[in-house]
Amino acid sequence: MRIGEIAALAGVTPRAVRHYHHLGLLPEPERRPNGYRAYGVRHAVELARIRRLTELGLALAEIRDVLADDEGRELTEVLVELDRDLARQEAEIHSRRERLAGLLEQVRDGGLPPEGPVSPGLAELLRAIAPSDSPTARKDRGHLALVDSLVDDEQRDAFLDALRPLADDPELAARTAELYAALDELADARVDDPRIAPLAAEFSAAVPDTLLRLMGSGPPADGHPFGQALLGDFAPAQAEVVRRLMADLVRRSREL
Amino acid sequence: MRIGEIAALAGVTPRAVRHYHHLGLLPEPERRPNGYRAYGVRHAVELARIRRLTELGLALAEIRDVLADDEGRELTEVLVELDRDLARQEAEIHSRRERLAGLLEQVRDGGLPPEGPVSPGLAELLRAIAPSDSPTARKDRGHLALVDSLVDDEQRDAFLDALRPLADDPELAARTAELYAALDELADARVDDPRIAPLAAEFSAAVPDTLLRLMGSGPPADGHPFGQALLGDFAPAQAEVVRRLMADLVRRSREL
DNA sequence: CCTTGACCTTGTCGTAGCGTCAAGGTTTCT
DNA sequence: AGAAACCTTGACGCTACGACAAGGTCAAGG
Repeated sequence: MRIGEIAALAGVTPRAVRHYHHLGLLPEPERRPNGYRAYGVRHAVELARIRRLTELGLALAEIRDVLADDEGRELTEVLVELDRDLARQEAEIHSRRERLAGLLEQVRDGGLPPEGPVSPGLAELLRAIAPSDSPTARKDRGHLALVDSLVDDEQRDAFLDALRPLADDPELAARTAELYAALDELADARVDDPRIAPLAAEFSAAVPDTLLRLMGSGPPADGHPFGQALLGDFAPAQAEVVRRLMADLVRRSREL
Repeated sequence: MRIGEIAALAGVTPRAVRHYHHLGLLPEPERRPNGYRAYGVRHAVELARIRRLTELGLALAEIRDVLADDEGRELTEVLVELDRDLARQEAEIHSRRERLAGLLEQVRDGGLPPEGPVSPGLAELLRAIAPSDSPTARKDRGHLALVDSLVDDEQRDAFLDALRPLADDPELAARTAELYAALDELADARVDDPRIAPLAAEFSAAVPDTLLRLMGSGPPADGHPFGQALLGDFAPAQAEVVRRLMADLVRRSREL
């Protein structure tokens, strides 16, 4: 048989057969005078066996080991390990699908937030803040999504619990929107603008103790690279508010 | 922030961040005078978003499209398609695991046949033939495994049903073993050996009509590449038996 | 006899998502 | 001043082949 024939017989492509030769999975057969590979039934039997193993999901290198190791115990061991691996993959895919289902539910509940896929609790929270079209609010929604995607489930729940009043209390949400708007207005202000100090104080007052307690290694300080970057993300006067806010949060968290 | 810092913050490696730059997923930030990339919080927010999407299982190219297409509907569509894809993968893995479970059961039932993973029915059949350590029997077990791995489930069941008597009737299995042994003895015989004709007839008689009916395009003839290869797999006198057997099977199948 | 079409040959590049060197420059700490 | 821990670009490696390219072979038909 020529390569196309044996490949069709075994249900693979000629390219795959050559690949198996290359990897040493299948011995190279004799050649005809014209250079064509001349396969016998033995090769077909071996090829079919290789295909059965690949269909189970074994990697070609593993198949090579199994075939070489003149088996018995080896194959069983590989199969057990393969099953563990497949079980893990299946579980992983399943959990991804569950998260996907949750996201698609969010879509029906009012559309995905533009921040992309986030936990259901945060989606709710973002919707509460979303009406505010302020640049600062948009920025802060990004920050919330960042935190959301960073922490583990337990921390996330605590985090969302701490912020739940924002989602549940329309009045509080409105207050927050006002704070964002006030910060917006500082976009072009100078760093000695008198509105800075009181706004920082109000922002700090809006951060509950529960949230402070969550920040394990303390709130971002402006010595930290992240704190620096955060300041760099704002206009000067706004950055001054943020700096004072951060300093106050650090102070408060030390007093806890 | 430097690349290592933002990477650690988002839970990825610096290499991955550079990779996202390369693909255009994440914009390249400004550089510090020394050439280091200088990241802001905006980048961290975007990076976290990318990571959330990759964790859902989206391909990076899809993520790029979603991010570029300034979204809304696009993302939802991609997620739906992704879910279909994941469902398919999950089903595939699941079916593989079921086959694996069947194989591991075979292992407990008496070990895997050296022919590798085969359908449960064939494993039983192979065990019935296995006691015969004859080279011909070994070869034929390979042929059986080849057929087993080739046909679809329906054909396979019919095939195994046709051969079930071999597995169930010890006397018949013993008869078959004798036939194999007789063929073994022709390994060094000449092509005019008088044992050839009767042996071919006996082999033909051992093939039930039910099996013949299964061979859609007729039993292998020696004009066919596979038939040729099959003959080449045997010693001359043995090949002569096989040739006569094939011819007789063709004749019988035409008479059906 | 020549062509056409369906085969075959070797060799190389591409895929996805980075990991892992290599070879060098920067910053920081001791 | 030297070591440790960063950073830079560039290039190869991994899986299991698919998809070329550029050519040789063979059987059938005009």
